[in-house]
Amino acid sequence: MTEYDRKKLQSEAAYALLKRQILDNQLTANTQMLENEIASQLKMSRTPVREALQQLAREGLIDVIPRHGMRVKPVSPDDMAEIYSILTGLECVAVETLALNGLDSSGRQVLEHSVDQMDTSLEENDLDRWAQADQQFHRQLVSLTGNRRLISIVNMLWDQCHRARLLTLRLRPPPLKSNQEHREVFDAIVRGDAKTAASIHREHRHQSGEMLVALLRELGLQQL
Amino acid sequence: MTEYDRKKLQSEAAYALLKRQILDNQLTANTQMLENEIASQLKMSRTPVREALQQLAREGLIDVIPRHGMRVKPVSPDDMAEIYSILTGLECVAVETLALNGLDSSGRQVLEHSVDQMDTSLEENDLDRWAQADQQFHRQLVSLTGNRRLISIVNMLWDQCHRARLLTLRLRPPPLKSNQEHREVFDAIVRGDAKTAASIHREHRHQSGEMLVALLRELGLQQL
DNA sequence: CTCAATTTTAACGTATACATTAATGTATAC
DNA sequence: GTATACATTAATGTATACGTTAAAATTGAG
Repeated sequence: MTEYDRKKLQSEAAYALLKRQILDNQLTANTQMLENEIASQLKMSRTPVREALQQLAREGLIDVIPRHGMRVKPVSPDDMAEIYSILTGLECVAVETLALNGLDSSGRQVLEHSVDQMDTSLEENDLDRWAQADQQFHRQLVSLTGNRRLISIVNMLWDQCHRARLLTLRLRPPPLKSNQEHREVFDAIVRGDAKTAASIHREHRHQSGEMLVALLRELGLQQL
Repeated sequence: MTEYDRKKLQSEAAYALLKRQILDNQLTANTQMLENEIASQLKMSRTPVREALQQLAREGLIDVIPRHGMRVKPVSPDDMAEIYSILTGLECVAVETLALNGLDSSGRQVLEHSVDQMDTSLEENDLDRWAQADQQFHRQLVSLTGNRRLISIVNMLWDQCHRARLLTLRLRPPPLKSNQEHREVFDAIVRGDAKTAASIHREHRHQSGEMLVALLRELGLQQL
């Protein structure tokens, strides 16, 4: 009962549905829709639709353009560079915090499980499962800090680049080094070596960020 | 004309006014107001007021509590710890970026001007001016990166802790070391020494964050 | 036919109306 | 006096109505 009861508010239903469609790429980049279209599709009035759109706009998933409704924001290589730069900084904060404060055994377990899963997924060539484990590892790093603002910001940024990550998953070289580095970060956290943990993680994130942005640019993918 | 013309929208007027009142502490922590009260005070209908409230809630300045309207969020020492932790990470990203990409002469000028102003303000014992210059320096560090997501997140966090900063300004020890460190960071950026710049800045932020949080706790200021 | 001026259309921002429901107040039983 | 059931109030969430105005369509001049 720590949360308010999630009533089935129309505005939240609209928000959840639109967000899912955007993340799943059913509403692709640059798709435009008018408030009225959305409202009649969802069988509700414009009022809750507008609330949902404003929320999505604040989260950077759409633009609201007067007279043209909403437009799904494309993600450019520059955007990816912005996002990765911030995520690098924030995840390093998380890594440092965890190393300094220490991990309880349950935290250690969930993290280690993710790292293990990344290894086995890679051995089995299951890229989807690897991506899931990778995302889980990164999200857990942040969640375990308990810093709610940090969690919320990081989630927002992950959502913003979700489509791009999905696309590049099979275009990038196999993430062999990634796994190795994740385990090193994990080990450093466990033994409380904040400096090393952060520095490995920073380098890891920096590298993979650069690689992804370069990849997108090479492929000429200006809009995802 | 690079921006959309800011029309005089009621919702934006409500947003701007409420935000200013919250930051200026005219609407103090835990103040509650109903949508109707706000609407009639601002001589508009509930619709634009609701939009403004949602925006403010999203920025972490208020909570929207069903049946009780909005409530101005207090800032606790724990909140300050969260915020400083994130700001440290993000400003270090900015510092690193600037050092790596290099500063143009105009960027160098504005930063140096802020640092100079902090020195003279401190010599003249003008704490308000010092605070302004300090804030300017930190904001410029971030602005100069051109990373719009970074800028927006940092601005949000600064707003969240604005009242607490104002309060502690005269309670904290004189920021002598602060000035020294800011100049060192500036110098390191100018000579392109990203590692040093970031490391000094990280340490600087970490220290002053710890100091502020401890100060608030000592004074028993759970709610600002 | 091309382009500018004018009319028409329709999307938006806001106001208002209304149904829902949580919170409050009242009455009654014990 | 206390507690439970019921009635009342009122704040919200949503629908709808409406004026404004940007964009589209039409007209007319060259």
